[in-house]
Amino acid sequence: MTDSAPSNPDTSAGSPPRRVVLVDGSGFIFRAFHALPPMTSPDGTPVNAVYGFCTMLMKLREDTKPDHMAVIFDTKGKSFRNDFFADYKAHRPPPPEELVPQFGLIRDATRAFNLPSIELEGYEADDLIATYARQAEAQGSDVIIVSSDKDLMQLVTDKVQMFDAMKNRTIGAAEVMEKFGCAPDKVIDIQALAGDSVDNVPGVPGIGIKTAAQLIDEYGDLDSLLERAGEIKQPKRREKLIENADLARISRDLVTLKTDVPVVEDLDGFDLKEPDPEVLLSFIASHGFKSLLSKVKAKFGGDVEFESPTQPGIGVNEVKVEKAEYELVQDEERLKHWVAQAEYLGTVAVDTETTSLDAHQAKLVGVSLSTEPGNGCYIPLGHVSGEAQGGFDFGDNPAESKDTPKQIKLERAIEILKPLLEDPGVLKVGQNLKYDMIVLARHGITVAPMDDTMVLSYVLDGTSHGHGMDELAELHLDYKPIKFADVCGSGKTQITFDQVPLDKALDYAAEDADITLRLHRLLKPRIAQEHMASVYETLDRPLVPVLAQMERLGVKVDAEILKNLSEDFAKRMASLEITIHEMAGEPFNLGSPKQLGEILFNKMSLPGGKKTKTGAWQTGADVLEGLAALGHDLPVKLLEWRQLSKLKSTYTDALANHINPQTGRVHTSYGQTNVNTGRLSSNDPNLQNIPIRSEEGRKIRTAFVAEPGHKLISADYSQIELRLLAHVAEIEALRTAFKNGEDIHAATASKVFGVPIEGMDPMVRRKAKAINFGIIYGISAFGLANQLGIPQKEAKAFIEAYFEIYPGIRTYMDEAKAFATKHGYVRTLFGRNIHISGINDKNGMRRSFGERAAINAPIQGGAADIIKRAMIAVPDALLDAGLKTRMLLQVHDELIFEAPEDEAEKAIKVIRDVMENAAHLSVPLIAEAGIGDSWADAH
DNA sequence: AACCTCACG
DNA sequence: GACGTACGTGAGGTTC
Repeated sequence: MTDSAPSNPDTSAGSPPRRVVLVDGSGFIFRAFHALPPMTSPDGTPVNAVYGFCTMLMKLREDTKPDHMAVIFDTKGKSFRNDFFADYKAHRPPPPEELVPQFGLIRDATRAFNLPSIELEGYEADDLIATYARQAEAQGSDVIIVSSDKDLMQLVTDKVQMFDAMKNRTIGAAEVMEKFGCAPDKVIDIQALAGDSVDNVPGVPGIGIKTAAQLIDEYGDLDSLLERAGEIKQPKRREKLIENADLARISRDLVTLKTDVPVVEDLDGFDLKEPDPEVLLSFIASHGFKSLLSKVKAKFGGDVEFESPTQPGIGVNEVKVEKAEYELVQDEERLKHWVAQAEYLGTVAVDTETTSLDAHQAKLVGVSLSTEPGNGCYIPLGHVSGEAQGGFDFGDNPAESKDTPKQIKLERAIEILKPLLEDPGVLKVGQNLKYDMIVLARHGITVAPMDDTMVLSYVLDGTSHGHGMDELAELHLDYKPIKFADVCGSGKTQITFDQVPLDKALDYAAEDADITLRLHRLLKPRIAQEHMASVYETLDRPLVPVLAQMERLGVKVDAEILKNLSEDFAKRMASLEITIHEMAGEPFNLGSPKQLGEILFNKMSLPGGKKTKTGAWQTGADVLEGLAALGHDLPVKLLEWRQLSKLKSTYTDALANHINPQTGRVHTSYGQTNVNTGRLSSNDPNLQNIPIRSEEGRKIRTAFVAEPGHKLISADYSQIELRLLAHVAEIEALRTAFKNGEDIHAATASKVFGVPIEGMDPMVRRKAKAINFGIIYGISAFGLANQLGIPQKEAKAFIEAYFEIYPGIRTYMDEAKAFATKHGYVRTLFGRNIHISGINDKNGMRRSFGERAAINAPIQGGAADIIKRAMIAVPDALLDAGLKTRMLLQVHDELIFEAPEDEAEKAIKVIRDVMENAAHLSVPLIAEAGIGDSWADAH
């Protein structure tokens, strides 16, 4: 043995498994459900298939002695087969009601056994199994596919066999012959001809398995058969085959399993691990599988008692039980009972019902609590009378009507709830709890400690799916909650929650708390299991109260300044409009790209018109600038008009409408779970895109002001992304430049273009700056050329030169791409996983997108992590320093504060110190700060 | 609701 | 050889 070539499995680093067991989880659950008598868990959930699954897994581990094992599932929804054959599996009836909740439970069971639970959107379990089976086979392993599905029989070889776990029967070539009358490698052709009514595979009419086998036996394979169909003696059969040749080919495509699915999980990761007895036992106990309990104890140890169904089980996934368990709380005594219960158990789900999505103006209407899955209560506090409900009763004050439903006085309920919600010994769980925290803060309650199921879901799953409660409930609990619209209606007839009758309000509100608690039990254990504890516990969870506080404070915006700007913009727009109409020779809507395109490229026949993929003329700023450079005046004026129009509608006018009349301030809402890379987003209004780049736009910032006697402080990280790049990509030359405090763009320019920093042409520096940014975005020659307005060839040369100067960049990029390709995600310095979609797409363009995203994500995401660390630490540091300075806004690399005038300088010292020490990299972090009366001045 | 355009980091 | 790209967002206006 002289080398360890990969072709020799025995000497390569991780030797391949001898036996790989792939369990068709989706196939099993259907068969087990029909084969086993009904069973229910203590809370009434049907669990017979789950029980069958657990016993099967126990038995398989014993009997097959696998080295590697995984359970593979179908995903909901369509697969790629529907792309070319819409009717595929279209006639399947929906699964029986008792089976539905078991889909989620069986995945939980898989995890409880510490086995990989594998599924991939757009692919069926069969394709994943095919892919893994062929991979394992290629490594020389024996494969056992646990399934009796005939669709998998095409995979059988001398290394791959199937096992029917219900009948305890092995399926090899002989059994395939029995079923299809042919060898496994001909199964596809047989199925293509015979079709399959269950899966809605058409096949050739009039040909069944028998005939198909006979034909394939005679002609060898499907293609030869279809080619030589004319030779068939029986006229009917001959005709059918010629007529339906295409149908046969489509059928073949449908039944052929995909063996090159871009799987995310590696076969190596399927190596069999022992389950954690605690986890497994609590799962089994909570579902009432008594007979299994002792077997599991005997095999794996552990001592969870059966009589502990309320133990916060891991992967516990109860579904909805009786609504009767939801309680309407209308007197203090019952409320105190619920508070005592929550205090005793130490965890409580909390949800508030209000009259508005705007937490700063919403009226508190009620609070719901849940202490254990299946229970819940609703405490109405601000519901109005039945008379007012849906009526036209504008005259009376409904709150004082005689018919006001019985409810605890708001102030009294707050008094009773406050100690619970502030008790450091009781965990409060919420879905988007930031909203409730703001509402409750207005009633003097500071909720802590807390967990947020929305944030948990985001940390675990990124933006691969949404994190709204309805979506999470459907995904994890297989349950569709009552919709808000079902209770309050929608559109014009929508009512506010205070008008909802109490019985309906109870069903809806208590259910929300109940579901939140269930989701928490499901998601929280995954944080540790999936190694996200640091990201969740040190970054995203502690950020929630920080954001809530920032949103509560808001920022003062001077309506008068906005109004004056708006009027100024309006006048100039009107005059531009006249000029442009004259130039065009006819009036048109300047805001309509469609009409503008007509004027420019049809009527005036200006050159260089390009169309978008929907066939519309492109009239973006870059196009208009191009035309302007050719000496055309209309585009110049139109660009001016567009700028003013944007500023007026989006900023002066819309922003003014967001000023809260009570506070005179604007309260944005930060999205903590919207951005793939871990950044925050800002909405209603978006305060992260207030103009600054243009002189006109910058004026908007003069309207963001401090209270009298106060100053605004703006502190921003200098070049944080490039510094992070220098650190993670270990680029020595870049590190040195940062350590020496050089102007990084000038330093780059000097190295790339070989010119001295002294007296550098600003254009040269600009080019280097564009390259520096381009690198962070996953540079391409096309993109850089576009950005700089230079030939692509020149851009390419720059990039080459850059790679020469900063070796390490290329390695970083290659490694980021390779990691993303292998895992489907990349990771930041702080352990946040960022899912990269499209990285394994067969479409080259989508794949390139993924590759650029893979390069950018660790940088952008790492910077986001760092400023989050700073944001968590700064408020405490200010308090510790005895300062009244408050953090108001975050704009990705910038933090805005409002400070009493006389402490502003002191505050800057504290802020900069915290920001610069938020992470310790191999390059210094620098935060620069400014003070001013407005945001424009502070920057 | 989709599309275009444009504001920010 | 053509495709059509810089990374990440949110929002307003027009059009269908």
